[in-house]
Amino acid sequence: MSMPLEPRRRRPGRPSAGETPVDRATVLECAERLIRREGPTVSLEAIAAEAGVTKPIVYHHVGGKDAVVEGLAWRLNERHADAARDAVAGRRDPAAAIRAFVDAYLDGLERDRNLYLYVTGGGGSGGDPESVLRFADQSAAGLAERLAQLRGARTKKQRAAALPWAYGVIGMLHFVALWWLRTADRSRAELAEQLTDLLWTGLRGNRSSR
Amino acid sequence: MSMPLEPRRRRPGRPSAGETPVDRATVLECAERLIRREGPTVSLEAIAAEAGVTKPIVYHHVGGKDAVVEGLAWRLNERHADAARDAVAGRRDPAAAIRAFVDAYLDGLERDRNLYLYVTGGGGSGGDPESVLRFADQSAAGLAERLAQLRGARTKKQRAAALPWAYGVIGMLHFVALWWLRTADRSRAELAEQLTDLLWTGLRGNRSSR
DNA sequence: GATGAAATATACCGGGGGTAGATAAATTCA
DNA sequence: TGAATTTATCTACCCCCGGTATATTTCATC
Repeated sequence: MSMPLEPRRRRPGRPSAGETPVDRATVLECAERLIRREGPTVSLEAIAAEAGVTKPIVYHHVGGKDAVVEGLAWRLNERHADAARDAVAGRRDPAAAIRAFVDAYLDGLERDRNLYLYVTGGGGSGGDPESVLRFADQSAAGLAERLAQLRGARTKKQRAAALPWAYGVIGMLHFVALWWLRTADRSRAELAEQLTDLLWTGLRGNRSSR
Repeated sequence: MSMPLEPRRRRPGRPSAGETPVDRATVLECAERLIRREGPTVSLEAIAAEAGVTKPIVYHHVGGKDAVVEGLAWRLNERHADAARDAVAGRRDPAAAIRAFVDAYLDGLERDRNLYLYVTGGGGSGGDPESVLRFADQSAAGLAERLAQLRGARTKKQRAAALPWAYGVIGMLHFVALWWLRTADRSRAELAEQLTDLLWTGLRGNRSSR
């Protein structure tokens, strides 16, 4: 959680000795700050302005809107993955671990709401359904790994299921998240409990057989 | 599955006695046909042209891009819901019912691929994350009902979980669908099997307790 | 100082959704 | 019969956004 960098300079020309020119990190930092403040529908031009710079610079350093979305998604995923890891760490009971994971997810969602919407929405426009999927890609492989070991997958057949499961879990959390952000009809703890129940016991619930 | 109506007329002026003017259903029919043929990124203008008409007409009869998406989503959902109901009908074993449901979903996805992408992607642009959620809204309530009875939810607390579960299931299927459309690395039957496993037994799998 | 390199700005293009205002045909009525 | 009205549509435009070609400014070097 670094202090957002102030825009450095708006003046063309080669930078003098002490100056640091605008770079990719600066642009993304400013983009994030603006999205937090203004919401998920900000334009590339607005992001550029926030960085004290114009559009082609954003294009030059980061590489177009998709790249901005992907860059921010990456940072966001890193943070959330860290938080999730910390939350889950050391829990022996798998159900408790899942619950902690879900809770960490919802916590991150509340903290980074606008950013999350920007990143999953492909930046408010231009969205193939591909953009949200690219967001999922960044965490799917890692999650699949965890799921496989949680489930104790040994056979090749079992392990092959892990990847679609990971996308499934991500999609489930994502949709519930969007719905919850809109309705806000229950507490985070309640929702986490309900999701954990579904994730852990499935639709079968606590029935014994089959 | 009606025969797509041919474009009626491109001429302004009040229609003569026998003529039927362009209406909402015609526009949506042509939109669907075009999307099937050209893919999910078609523009409103292209849709209008397919209907032998211009943009303001689409706006007049249907009401803007969001309304087109919503209208098509509605039709698609109806068809898929019917198919799912038929597939599930009469199955006693809940796991088999879920499997049939998942399989019907994947079948519909393959049949209506472009349309599905258009509708869930908010039409290739302009998308809040809200648009995909509005698509989910159309089936969430009904699905929640089924899930509640499948799980045998009695208490108020249990029933309160049904709605987020429904969104969760929809989101799970949706994400897996997008991923599967892209990778296409396994058969539909395999994927249905894997998804059914996750949905029915959850991450717990077949462990006995907790 | 001239030259070149680095960093950025200006100004434009194309496309998409949305909309105001003009237009054309058929019915209705003096 | 011919004007007014109603109905259905088209033409032309606006604005915003992402993307890009080109000009410009500043510093370092020779």
